[in-house]
Amino acid sequence: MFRIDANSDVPVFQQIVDGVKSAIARGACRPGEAIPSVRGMAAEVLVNPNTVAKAYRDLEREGVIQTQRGKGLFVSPDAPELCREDRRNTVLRKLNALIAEAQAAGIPASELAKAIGEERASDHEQTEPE
Amino acid sequence: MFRIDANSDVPVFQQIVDGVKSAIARGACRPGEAIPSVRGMAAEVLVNPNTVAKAYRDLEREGVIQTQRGKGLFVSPDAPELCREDRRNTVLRKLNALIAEAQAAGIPASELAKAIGEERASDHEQTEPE
DNA sequence: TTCACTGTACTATCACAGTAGTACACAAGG
DNA sequence: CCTTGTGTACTACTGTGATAGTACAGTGAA
Repeated sequence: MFRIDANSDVPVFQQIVDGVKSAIARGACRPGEAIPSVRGMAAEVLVNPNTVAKAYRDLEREGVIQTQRGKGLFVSPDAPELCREDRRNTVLRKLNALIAEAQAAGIPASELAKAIGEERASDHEQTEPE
Repeated sequence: MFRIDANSDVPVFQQIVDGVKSAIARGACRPGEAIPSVRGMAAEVLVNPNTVAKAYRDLEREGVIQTQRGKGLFVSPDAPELCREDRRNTVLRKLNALIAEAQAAGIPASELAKAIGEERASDHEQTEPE
């Protein structure tokens, strides 16, 4: 479903939350589908089941998944919309922070835009003519 | 020189390091100039002197400042170049991570570029003819 | 010298996040 | 009933960040 970076400064449980949200946002997981169990996911990404449980607890609190004790966890009906909105807000918020950081260091926003253009042109095959 | 955000998830000592680097990168502090003393900076940003000392220790290890026991701390001759390079790398690294995160969520890079354009056009008066 | 400033070093304490281990509670099937 | 799977709750350990206090060492001026 996604990869965990143990060297990242982002907590593992947060990476799981973001990974599930992204999977739902891009349509890889559909409403009603079951997601891996706490222990299954823990074995898959090689972390403690409690860490996964914490991530799932967050996801349920946000209404992304619904848990059924003894049965499993399922993607809630309105999860796709929730996740698309959430991912978009998160990315834009980080982008604004990055623009401010660049400005404080005297780096013009135009350089950021240029860097994005180069990213898209090089390794990735985004192929969006626009 | 800069502001400390106590609510940020970025450690205070790291904010001090980044703040000093940014100030040097954008030319607000020039080589040979003294930067606020450990106790002076601590009083200015309302943190413990030990926290400032830790930040300054990092800055000296990176060669950004030079300390003279009993006299104070001074911006090293090659600090501007170091800091410009450092800030640029930091921002670009974060930008690449953000592009990857957006892609995982199904958000095209073109939307990021568009958001930057809107940022520049709206509140900020960048006024850099380029 | 004395004093006031500077940076440095060290220990101790506290709070918090992250993780791990263990045990318990519910559901389904043999 | 028992077993196996599920999610949940609880405690404990660890590392990091921040603070506080104290003490020491170098510089420069009165």
